[in-house]
Amino acid sequence: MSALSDREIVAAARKIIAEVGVDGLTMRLLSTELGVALGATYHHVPTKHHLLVLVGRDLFHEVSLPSPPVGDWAAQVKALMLRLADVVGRYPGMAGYMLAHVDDTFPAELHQQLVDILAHAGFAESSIAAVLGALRFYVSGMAAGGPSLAAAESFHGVDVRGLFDEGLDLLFAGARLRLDDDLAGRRPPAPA
Amino acid sequence: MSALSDREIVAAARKIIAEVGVDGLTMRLLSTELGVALGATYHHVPTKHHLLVLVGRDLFHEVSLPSPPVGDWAAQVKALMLRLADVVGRYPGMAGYMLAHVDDTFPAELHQQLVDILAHAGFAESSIAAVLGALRFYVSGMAAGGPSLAAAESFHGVDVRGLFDEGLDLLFAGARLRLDDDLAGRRPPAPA
DNA sequence: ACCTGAACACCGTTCAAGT
DNA sequence: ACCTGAACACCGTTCAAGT
Repeated sequence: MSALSDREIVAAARKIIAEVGVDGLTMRLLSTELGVALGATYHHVPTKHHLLVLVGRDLFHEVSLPSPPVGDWAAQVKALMLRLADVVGRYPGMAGYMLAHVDDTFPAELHQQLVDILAHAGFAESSIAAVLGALRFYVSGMAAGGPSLAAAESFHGVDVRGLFDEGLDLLFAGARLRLDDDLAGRRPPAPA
Repeated sequence: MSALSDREIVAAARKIIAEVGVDGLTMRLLSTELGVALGATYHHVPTKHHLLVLVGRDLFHEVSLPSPPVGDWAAQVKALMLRLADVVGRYPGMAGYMLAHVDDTFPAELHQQLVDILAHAGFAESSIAAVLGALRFYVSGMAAGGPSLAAAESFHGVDVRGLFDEGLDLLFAGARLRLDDDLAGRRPPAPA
């Protein structure tokens, strides 16, 4: 009927990635899923990389959907991180790809959302960068472990979800100390 | 002359990965580097995955080399993490691979080394698991970003190394609080 | 045992040719 | 403009055949 749309393509790609991971996603497999020839897919998506960037953006956008803020800054940020790990973790191999191309995929909305929460709590500008940077590494590492880590409940005998949660609290505890410093006296912006 | 050894193969693989990354490493390219036919390489290494596991083990082993402990537990662990990120970061794509196969690559020595440091500092057993888990996610996320993150000094306008360092301190600050709890009263092992 | 060289079943990407 | 189908230059892996 109608011509192939980007939304259809991204949806089909997500379905395939959820099942067989980024490596299992094949331009041929995607075309079959869409019911078109290989060339047709390439007519809409110039390259597999571009396709994955579209998927990454789609996932991020799903996370940054508006939701009523509940709790203090830590609770709000934590909820966002858990949702992010949850959503992205469902697509094996995507986290690593998204991390390697944050600048292409990370939406300004979500970033601003996080910055606003921390700024409103009283974090200094440099602290916001530190906290968000740490969270990026942490969440990426969690989700980047591939299916074995993100999807599985238990890994190597330990509860991954609980471990992720506990580590997040560790990070927030450290951030809280830094916030106290910010709220009290100024800290020099790191000696040169 | 002598037959191909595993050490030669791993060394050649590391050289190639350092230059073109895990994805750029090809069994054919490796064979050329070794000066043998493709089949010869496969005679010693059954699969590319096995080869990468060997490389991963090699990198971890390089990190866990004995060094005199300097400073408190935080300083010691931090030094290990920085060295780990440093070494692994030099091989684009390896961090993600190693994280996805920790059980295959992570040497018992290094793990024990870390456990000993934390236990000696007074951390409870459950806290040790939490701290090491958090560190694993964090360091992996840092190194998993591929060449764009681990290799580059600056990324997206920010100093990656500084960001990594600051986040590590955040994590240690949180861990220190938990250590204080451990040293004082007991904490219930997480409500069910 | 160790190695060669060719093959097989895939990839991503391109492109003439159709409508 | 949108799509088809075949091709190109690769992969990882296998395997008969040589020494």
